Amino acid sequence: MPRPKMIDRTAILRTALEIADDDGVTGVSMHAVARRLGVTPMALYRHVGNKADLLDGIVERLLAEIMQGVPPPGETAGLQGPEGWVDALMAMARGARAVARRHPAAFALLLSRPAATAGARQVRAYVHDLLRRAGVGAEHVPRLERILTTAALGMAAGGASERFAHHPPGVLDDDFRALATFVTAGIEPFRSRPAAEPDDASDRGRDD
Amino acid sequence: MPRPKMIDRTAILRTALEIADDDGVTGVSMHAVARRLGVTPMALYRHVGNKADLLDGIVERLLAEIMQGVPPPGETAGLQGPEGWVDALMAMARGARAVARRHPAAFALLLSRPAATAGARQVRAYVHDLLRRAGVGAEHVPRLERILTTAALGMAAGGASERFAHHPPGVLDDDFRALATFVTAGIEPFRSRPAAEPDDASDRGRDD
DNA sequence: ACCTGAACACCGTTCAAGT
DNA sequence: ACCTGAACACCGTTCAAGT
Repeated sequence: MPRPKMIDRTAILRTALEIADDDGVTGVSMHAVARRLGVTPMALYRHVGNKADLLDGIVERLLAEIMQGVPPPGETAGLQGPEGWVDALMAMARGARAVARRHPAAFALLLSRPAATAGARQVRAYVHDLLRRAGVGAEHVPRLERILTTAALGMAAGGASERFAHHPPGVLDDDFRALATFVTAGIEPFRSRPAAEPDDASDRGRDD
Repeated sequence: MPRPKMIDRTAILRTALEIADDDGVTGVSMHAVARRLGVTPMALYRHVGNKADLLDGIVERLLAEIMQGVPPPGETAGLQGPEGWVDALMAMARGARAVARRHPAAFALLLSRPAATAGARQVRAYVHDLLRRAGVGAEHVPRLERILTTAALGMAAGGASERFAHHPPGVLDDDFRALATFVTAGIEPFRSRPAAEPDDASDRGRDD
């Protein structure tokens, strides 16, 4: 009869993230994860493929945490006003900052890894959609997406490491106001038309 | 009598960068670098401290390559017009892209590492200076610096990995035009005064 | 001053074997 | 199906020793 399952992918990724939080990304190893789970290193390979896959799994978890408070693609909430796309973008930036605070070490993975995972593609498609709704010409959408997301991630990473300790939570909202101002003004030259109406914006297809 | 010196810091860092180019950042190890230099791993420790120092050394080399074609702080060349700061910023972005092309694997280190090295502080001070000259209020300078440099690095990293292979070199200038447009427009709300005159802008002190 | 050699506790991944 | 055990080629870093 088949053995009872001792571990699964979710437990492995959760443990890997814990180790990153405790000991830094360099502490994340197959041996170390297995040790915490009370299991042999080789037991992991049935669930994660290899170490690269393990790190990609951590990235997926972080992306999911970031997108938690962001309005889903179809929702009108936060997207209805002509400038609703800025709100959605700022929700992502806030999510990124919150995750950077919770997992300052692991957060670096978001900037270092190519992010060709399913979750990363999903986030990219989401931002593409936002920019299209904002009236950005299709030929500029991928470029602006890269500029915006990298800038937001970079600011979240920076804000979490420095200065953060000696500031009350509310004060750091300045960063977001600045980012919102910058993005709103910076994107203006690329808007070939005013923001799309909520009604005709919901029937756009997938991209990538 | 003292032994003849077989290796020095420069040779070690050059070799480490070569390995990163050939085998990726994960291939960079004390053992591997020593092997290429025909020397014992422990011979490196007289010159680099430890592995973190080795990676920081690679970052320093990349930063130096990026800043190569950028007008030095005191120079009026590229800074004289009222919008000269954009030219300087774009020169940095171009330098970043060139380095990302030459060292696509090692380039990731620039985004992943905290960059508290001397060279990184120097680059930061340089951009701070540019923004001040552009008339940005002092309270917004560090924030905007983080947004700008992270965005430029992110775009350089992205542009080097994807799409690059199947585009003639000239076409990618679109990316820079877009970044220049975005930055110029985005920064506008933060400019409390028109750009400083070249003459009274040269006598500002260090920061940090 | 600069490098070697042996050593230690780790690491990613394999293979064959157990239940 | 799921995990173990032994094994391999690696890794970062130490210490004492050679020239």
